[in-house]
Amino acid sequence: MTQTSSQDATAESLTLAETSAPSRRELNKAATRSSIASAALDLLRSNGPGNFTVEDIAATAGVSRRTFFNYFPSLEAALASVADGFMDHALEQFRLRPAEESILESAQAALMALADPMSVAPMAELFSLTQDNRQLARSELEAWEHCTAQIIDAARSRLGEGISELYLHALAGSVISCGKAAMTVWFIERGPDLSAESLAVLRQHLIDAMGLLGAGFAPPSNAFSTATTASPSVPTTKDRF
Amino acid sequence: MTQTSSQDATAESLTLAETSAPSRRELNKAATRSSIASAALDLLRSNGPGNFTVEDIAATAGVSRRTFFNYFPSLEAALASVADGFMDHALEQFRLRPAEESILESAQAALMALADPMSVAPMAELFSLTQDNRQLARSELEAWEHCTAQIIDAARSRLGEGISELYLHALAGSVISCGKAAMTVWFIERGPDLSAESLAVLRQHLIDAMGLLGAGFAPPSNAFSTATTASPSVPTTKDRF
DNA sequence: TGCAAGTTTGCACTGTGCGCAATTTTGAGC
DNA sequence: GCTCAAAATTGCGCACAGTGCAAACTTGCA
Repeated sequence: MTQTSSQDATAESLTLAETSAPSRRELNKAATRSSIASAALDLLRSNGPGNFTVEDIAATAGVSRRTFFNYFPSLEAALASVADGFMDHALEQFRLRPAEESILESAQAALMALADPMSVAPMAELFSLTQDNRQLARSELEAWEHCTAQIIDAARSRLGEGISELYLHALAGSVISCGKAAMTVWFIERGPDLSAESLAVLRQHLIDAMGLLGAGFAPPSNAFSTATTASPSVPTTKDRF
Repeated sequence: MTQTSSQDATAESLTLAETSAPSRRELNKAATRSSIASAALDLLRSNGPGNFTVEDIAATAGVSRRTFFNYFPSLEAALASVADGFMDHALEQFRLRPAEESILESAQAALMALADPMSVAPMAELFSLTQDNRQLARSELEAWEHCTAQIIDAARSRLGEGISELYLHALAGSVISCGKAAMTVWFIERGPDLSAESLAVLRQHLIDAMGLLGAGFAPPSNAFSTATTASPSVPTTKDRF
């Protein structure tokens, strides 16, 4: 969330410095960072949540405890970097969508672009492993929140500065909530099943959730349909923007 | 959020809440609990976030450090109990709404019922004091999340068991997001201003946010009456200014 | 090659969270 | 009133989180 070093294309540095400045030092740092993160994920897998310490992670990654804290402010942050990767990927997809498309459609497309095993697997794994742990679940919430903030920025620049902040916040928050809902329900239904069939379900949930949002959650009666066919795209009430 | 057995610290609502077991012991526990929570809030006020310890809270509340941990699992949890009180209050209002009303209307009404100084003041204060603190912000997120779960339950029992889980999760999440957005924007605009005029702004934001949600976030600059006949909910008064 | 800047590490210290057992308080029955 | 068991509080110890600091080490550039 905070310490995702890679995508901080904020104020001062140019975008091209980002793309073509893989100095030796930077590469080493990135490697260390990712080795710490994957060590944390390994331990989460093998030991389960709450059953390993920062010292364990550091040892597994081959660095000192102190170095761990140079990279991540907490154990949870190291794991959250996995979720951050997923979210950043989604944001990237979102920003690539054509500007004339509606926010909801862009969000739908961006989320669906991630419904492949390569992208969703680590996220789903985190999801399953953090279900019953307070600290870890909090980090996950923070990652979603961070993503919401990014969407607000992206939507603001797309819709123009004159747009109401309330509109931006409410829209971005709702989009993220629906994405989260789709993943949550998918996980409840399928568990950590990453088969193509299961991912199709996730994909459909994402479509449906955005559809519900675009329709203002209007007819609860419609929501009974598990009809996976009846959601071609974000509904019609808003395709004028 | 977890341990909200007797959610209200302030004096008045004990009468109707504690009908079942007002034993002496329970009352004492509740008193201790609330004295710890308010000690925490006092210290947050006077010292600022991150500048006091559990030991300080315990001392202020007149109990031992260990006793603090008997009541709250962490410093943040003690502060979060304030937010929990607010949320629980909102949930209570929500459940009191007539069953035939739409979820959005009920949510709007419930949130608006809390837009009075008595209810919103502690929440707003927390909001302002936790803005720049990781741990505390996380607790706040968790409180919202907990409230979402409650809404899901309430909505499920209102709409019937047959309703799709995706619908429930997406709806509840979006409602909470919009409430959160309204408060966030309000706070950005007005800071911790609790005047009647300021609260009217908050109230209007809550109305507007639910209106946007009910209208599927139709293009903002559009007057847009009657998106669909199926969405009679929440009068779309977003053209008020 | 040498040096300045950047990175890793050990050390020390404060604080968290919780298990455990001793101690005190409480409330109900006698 | 008194007694006693249940419940609450407390002190203590322990493992672990996080952070400042300075010493050691590595990297890149002149």
